[in-house]
Amino acid sequence: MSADLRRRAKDSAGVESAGPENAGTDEAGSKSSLQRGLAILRLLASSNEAGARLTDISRALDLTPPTVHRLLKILVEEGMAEADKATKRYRLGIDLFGLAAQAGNPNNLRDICRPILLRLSATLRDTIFLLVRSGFDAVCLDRSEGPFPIRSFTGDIGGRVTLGVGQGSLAIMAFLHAEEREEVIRFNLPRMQGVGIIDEVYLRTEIARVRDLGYASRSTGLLPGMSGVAVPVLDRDGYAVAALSVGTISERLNEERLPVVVDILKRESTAISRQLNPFDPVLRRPAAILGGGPA
Amino acid sequence: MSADLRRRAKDSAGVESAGPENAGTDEAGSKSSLQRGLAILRLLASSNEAGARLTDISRALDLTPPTVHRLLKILVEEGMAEADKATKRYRLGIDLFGLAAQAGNPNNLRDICRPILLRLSATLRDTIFLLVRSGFDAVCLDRSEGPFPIRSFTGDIGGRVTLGVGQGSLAIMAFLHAEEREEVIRFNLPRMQGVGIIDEVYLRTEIARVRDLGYASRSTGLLPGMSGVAVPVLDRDGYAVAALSVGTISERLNEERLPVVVDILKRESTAISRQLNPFDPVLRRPAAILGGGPA
DNA sequence: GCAAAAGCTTCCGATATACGGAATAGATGG
DNA sequence: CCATCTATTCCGTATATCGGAAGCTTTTGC
Repeated sequence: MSADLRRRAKDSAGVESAGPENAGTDEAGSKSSLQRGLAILRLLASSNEAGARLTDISRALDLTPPTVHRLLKILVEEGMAEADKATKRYRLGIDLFGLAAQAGNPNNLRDICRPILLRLSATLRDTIFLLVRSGFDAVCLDRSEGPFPIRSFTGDIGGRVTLGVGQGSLAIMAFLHAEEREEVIRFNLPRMQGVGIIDEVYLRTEIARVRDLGYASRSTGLLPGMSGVAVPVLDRDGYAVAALSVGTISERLNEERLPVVVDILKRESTAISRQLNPFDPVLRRPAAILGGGPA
Repeated sequence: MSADLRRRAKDSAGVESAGPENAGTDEAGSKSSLQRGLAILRLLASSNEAGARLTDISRALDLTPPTVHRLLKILVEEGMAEADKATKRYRLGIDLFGLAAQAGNPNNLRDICRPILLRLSATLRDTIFLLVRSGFDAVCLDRSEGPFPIRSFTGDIGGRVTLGVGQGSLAIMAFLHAEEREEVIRFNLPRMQGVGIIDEVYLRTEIARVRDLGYASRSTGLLPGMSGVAVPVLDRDGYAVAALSVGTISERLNEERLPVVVDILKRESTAISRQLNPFDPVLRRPAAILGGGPA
């Protein structure tokens, strides 16, 4: 901890006045040029498809045009941004795409799961999500649309959900290390206001239930009529590295069908775990098997 | 080690600065911290799944450990990198993933094409690639594996191929603006040494042929026994914005099956074009239709 | 068609910011 | 336990960054 924050002796009555509180997305304290450059990338990501102009960026991030110009030039040279000379607009560069193909992808989880997502969405006819934990959120690493014309709140690839909200999140949370789980609960409870789970007791009950059953399934409570089922993907120690989640309308997860779906999900989850850890070099056994006996 | 500090004494010649000679191309001398930060990200992307340690990065990029440490700290704070505290290794951060979901994705091409790739790979049982142009390369924007256990040289998502090498590339190249195509040919011919097309005449013949037929199909020449078929995805003016490509073994693209595959690809390509430009506000007609008459 | 405005780019001096050597703390391994 | 390698902190130096001002280009307005 320690106050490594350097004192800003500069505040001598300057008063920042006219403080147009930076409402919205940008964080004020960007100092280094690296941070500024990344801020530009984020801005480009959140700007619409046409891209952003230099002065747009300049205004949004509170940087002078020359600075933005120089940073953009670097970003373009490095392939992280693209300049459309015709419209004078900047977009994210395709090299980022190459980078991200590797990002957040331990064990090539995404590649491994891709065919499985395909298979699942075809079999179950619903949309399948692959979620991984990222800090106090779950991130959608991949998605495979099923024939059913529905959309889950879990949203787009790259999207984030507060850990604990939604079935996929719960499945991950239920299979974290105990201490980590406590940390997440502590941090996330305030963030869950009005999105389903409100009180701690209920959350803990849910988690225990999910742990017990090996899957999470409830009406999401977010979209009336929508439900989800999710199972964790476990590492060899039995802790969650990801979750497979199905989002669909509640009718399609009735008493009759639910166990079937859960069964299929568990089987696929186990298959993924096996691929993640083909063989445990120490224990000389394959990865933990979800609901598959003592092991 | 550390024969790298030789540049220190340069100042003896007086200031003389103000001469940023390196205009145009960038080479060894990464100067700005933004560039260094991005270099770290690229290094992390290319390092193996376990991640890279601080000193690895330091050595690889010829930066001092304190510098790398500081940059990594920023990258981690910004979510672009992740530190595995246990192993002291750094990996790409998952936020990059969120960024890239938007990157190089005009009109959400990727999202639009996703279900189509799925359908195609299921129907044709081969692997389908979605390629877009990026400078003088084609980049694999998405991929959908078919049941057949084959891999095309086009490789992974985010991977690059020289424009003109491979069927997908050719399909794009054949439907570029004429001047752009000339530029690409001029630039790429030297890069094609030993990867299939060697001489210009042959390349131009191929391009003309592809333009004429509306699809590209040849044995790749890169992997014996492998072939590919590709069709361009056209914008409303009839120029290529992408290509749909099938990679498979040559036996599966015989005289009998090829026309069927081409037909299916063209149909899907047209469907994509329609979605890209639902309706031309000026011409009052849908996007150009591949091989679909005078439009 | 011209004038005005807005946007983009270049230049350059001031200085804030990033760098790297040295020292410390921590990890690894014999 | 000491030796070695790695990660982290500190701090003086000077380098690379910033932003004002001005030139230049494109767009807007009339």
